[in-house]
Amino acid sequence: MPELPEVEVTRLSFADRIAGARVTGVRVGKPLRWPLGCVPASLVGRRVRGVRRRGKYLLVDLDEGLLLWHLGMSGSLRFSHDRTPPQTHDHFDLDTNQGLLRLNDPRRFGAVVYASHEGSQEAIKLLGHLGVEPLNGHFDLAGFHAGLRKRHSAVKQVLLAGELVVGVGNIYASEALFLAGIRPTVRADRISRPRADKLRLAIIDVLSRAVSKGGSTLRDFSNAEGQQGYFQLEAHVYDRAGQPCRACGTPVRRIQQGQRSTYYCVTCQKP
DNA sequence: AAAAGCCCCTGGATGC
DNA sequence: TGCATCCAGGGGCTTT
Repeated sequence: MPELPEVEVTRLSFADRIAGARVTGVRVGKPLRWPLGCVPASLVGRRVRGVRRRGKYLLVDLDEGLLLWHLGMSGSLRFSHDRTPPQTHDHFDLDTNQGLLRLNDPRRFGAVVYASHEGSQEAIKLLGHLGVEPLNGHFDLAGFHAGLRKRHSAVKQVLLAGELVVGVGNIYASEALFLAGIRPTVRADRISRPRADKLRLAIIDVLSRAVSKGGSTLRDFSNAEGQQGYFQLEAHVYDRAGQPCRACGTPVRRIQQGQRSTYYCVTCQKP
């Protein structure tokens, strides 16, 4: 589910409300992708300084250490004063004097991991290989094009890998490549500098607009206040196989790339 | 060393 | 109604 826009929308929906809170309890449910990495009770009494985002991770800074949250494919957070008993897929609670932060994740590909500091081994393992942030002004053409030229695989796969630029998942990779007019199967190292810049700008554009629309709710995404997103209504190609391209009318094509679906328009997107 | 494949897990939609 | 199959927003690890 959650790509950069959904993670950022989630962050924005509770960061201010949890800042300054004191941890009063931690509940660990069924196992997630990785173990928490600390004794849950050892977090009690710590103060939440704030919430940042790195790629698709949320970083909950504590006065000592931090928690790395990942929503996997099906995760969502809720932050509220409602302390009803955990439901079937509620697998992690961080209770505070300002509200309860609860992770719901049916598929359990998500995780909450404790790191003693950002440079710690646990943090480096998860964050160390991540590429540049696309929305903070540091996503420049020179670095992006140089990175593309080093990769021999399909450009869509390179975007998904997140080592050049973070946050672009399966929806927004297809959408950005459509906006840039680039066929997803094109080898990354064959992309000219002008086309790389088109793609860079398309990524920034599509991710920014998705954040402003509250993300995409395909099945069950909602932010920490329970609100859905609406960007899926503006998708040009994603999940639109067989339907007419919004630009030219050609039926949208669906292919498989690395066991994931890719959608594109054969007319609008050039090899 | 890079690239491709394989899993982790649950549930909803579809087909017989 | 029941059961099998396919598909889903991610990404680390193993195999080529």
